[in-house]
Amino acid sequence: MQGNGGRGHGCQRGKSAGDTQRADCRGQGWWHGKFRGCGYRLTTGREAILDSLSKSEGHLSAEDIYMKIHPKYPNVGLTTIYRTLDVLSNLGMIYKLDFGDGRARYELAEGPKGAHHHHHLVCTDCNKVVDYTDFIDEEVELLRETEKGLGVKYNFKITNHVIQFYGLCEQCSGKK
Amino acid sequence: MQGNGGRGHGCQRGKSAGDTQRADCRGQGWWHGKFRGCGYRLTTGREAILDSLSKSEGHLSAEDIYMKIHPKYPNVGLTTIYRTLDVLSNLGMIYKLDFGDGRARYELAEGPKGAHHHHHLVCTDCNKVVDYTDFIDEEVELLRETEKGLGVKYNFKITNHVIQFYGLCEQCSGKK
DNA sequence: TTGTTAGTGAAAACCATTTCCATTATAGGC
DNA sequence: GCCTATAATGGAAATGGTTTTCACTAACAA
Repeated sequence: MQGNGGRGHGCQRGKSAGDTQRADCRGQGWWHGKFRGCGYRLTTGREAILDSLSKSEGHLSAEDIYMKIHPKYPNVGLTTIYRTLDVLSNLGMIYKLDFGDGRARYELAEGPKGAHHHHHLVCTDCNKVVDYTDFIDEEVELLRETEKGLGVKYNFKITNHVIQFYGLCEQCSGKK
Repeated sequence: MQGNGGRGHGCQRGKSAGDTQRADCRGQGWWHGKFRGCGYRLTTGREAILDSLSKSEGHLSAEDIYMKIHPKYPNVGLTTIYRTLDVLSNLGMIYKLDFGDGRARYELAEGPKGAHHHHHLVCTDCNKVVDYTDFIDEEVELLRETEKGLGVKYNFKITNHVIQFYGLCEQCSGKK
């Protein structure tokens, strides 16, 4: 499977005996609470991955993450990265992005400092990605209305949307 | 590569001696002219593929097309289908779509009767796709403005966009 | 500290798509 | 209507991102 965006959120995870729902995070990382609250264990690998995502400009592929992590955590394998990214995506903590280059990319849904809503502008030649926030308010407004309208008309429970522009960046356009 | 949408259009094809640019189509099919005008040969396979696309509800994957075509044209291989879809997409005759299920899908850009602009609403559970035209005018208007604004600000030559909604359809939402 | 079981890594499997290459068939020129 | 250059083809093999398998390891509630 290679979906766009996170599909559904929340704790669909079986919780063990004591209900640890309340986020009584003990402060090791801002995500600790959310994680534990859903019955997931907090492991070295998971922390490393979350950490690398929060410390970079976003749009990392699984392999990018592997590369960033490997020197310090040589025994976190690619498999674990894929699995963790899937979990994080289901929890709504990261977004899974598809820029059409045949590999999924991921970005934090909201950093410690809170969300920073943006969409993407992708160069189809060199795959450069620009995060833009221009027109975002209008976009979000229209999306919200459309979402509502479509939801009612087609009986869909809409959870997600993608809006993306493709084209040639200055360099690639010049190359011709 | 697994891109979204057609990337760039037009005849980037070397033309043979006589410039057959003018679409002096002799009527075998509405696409004949466009095809030949760009220096491409019109083959059985290509016609079969175009035909199957124009005769179905859209959103066909390469394999779907293979299945539809195979009984009548058993010697058109999957490879040819992929290659043809790529050509058609470059010519702007079809759109390459990605609904996040790990395989590309294709639809005619405009039928013989002309374009029928729509966007897509995708069920993330059963992969059903609804073509909607509601709010299309507002969407297109906003997209045009954004496209212009972004193009200028970031020096991008924008050629394409994707706007898509994801969610659960009535049935899948009921399943819980 | 211990037991339960979620999580892990390496290797193999998967699978849509692409590449290779020898063969075939389209269409412009005659 | 035939000839010829070469675009197009198809089967098999390769590719490459992602997933599955399975035996082993470690997180954490008690």
